[in-house]
Amino acid sequence: MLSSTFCHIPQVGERTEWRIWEAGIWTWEDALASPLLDTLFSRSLAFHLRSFLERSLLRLEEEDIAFFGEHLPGRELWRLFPEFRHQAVFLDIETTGLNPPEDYVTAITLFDGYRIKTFIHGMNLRDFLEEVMAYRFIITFNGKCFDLPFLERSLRVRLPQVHLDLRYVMKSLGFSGGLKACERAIGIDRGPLRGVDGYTAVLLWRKYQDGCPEALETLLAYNVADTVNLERLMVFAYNEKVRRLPLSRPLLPEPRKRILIPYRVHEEILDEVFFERLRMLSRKGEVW
DNA sequence: AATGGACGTGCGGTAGATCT
DNA sequence: AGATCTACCGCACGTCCATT
Repeated sequence: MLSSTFCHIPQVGERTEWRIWEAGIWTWEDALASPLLDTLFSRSLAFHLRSFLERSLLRLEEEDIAFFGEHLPGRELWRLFPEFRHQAVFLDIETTGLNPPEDYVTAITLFDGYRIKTFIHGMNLRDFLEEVMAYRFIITFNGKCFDLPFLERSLRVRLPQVHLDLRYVMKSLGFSGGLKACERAIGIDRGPLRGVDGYTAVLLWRKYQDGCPEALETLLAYNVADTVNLERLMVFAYNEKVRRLPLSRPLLPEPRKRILIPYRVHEEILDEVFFERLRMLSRKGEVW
């Protein structure tokens, strides 16, 4: 898909890109070879397009994702996924609440399609920065508004990777209502983690701090599930985006591999947390 | 409840096309 | 060549929304 992309060229927006495609120019190679380009555009613009495409070919060969990250409009970053999948990592964090700096990161999961790595406050959280720097492409859900600003603020760094936020891709496809709603819409079942949300993760952390190690394991299982599911969401979003373009490009196969989650969900702990939450809610009700 | 980025809308500027 | 018209990129502003 990337080598059918033209909207990363300055002076080319959505309409111009569609005009190029509709003229039968589907790839960079087409554009470089086709005399059609000269009938569509002025001599100087055609020259500009060709020289930028020569550059693009070179940068793709060098696997320079930063180049495309800079030039692609944010809403089209999804096009990078197949070509840069090997440099991509899915990321999700859990915290003690929504407001840094009072709140802090409790757990982070990285998943690169093969390996899962978790980082836990008070244990190995410090290793996170070095690990994440091994990747040049970060994929999240709502990470633009939450995960990355939160991390950058608490670690006092700026993460230089190209960052794709699936929230807006899904929204553009007509799916909204959060990660769980998107998962349900595309048929992902969370099993024993059904009904668990970010606030549950906050309560699980508190319970862990009160001396319950099973609460931490359940929290990690939740964090990992969120992260691993991002890959299926990404593949779905990519394919759906490609389907809606006026040119036929190969789709990605659904990830079929079974991901072994190294943590167990302790359902009795979840029940306790749900029950406590219910009690808190009803107590609030009495006040009113 | 706070955060902060994306998106839609509308506007201005510019390049190219068309006409005389 | 000059005047006018058209297309559309890119920016600013206000609104929306998902995260723990």
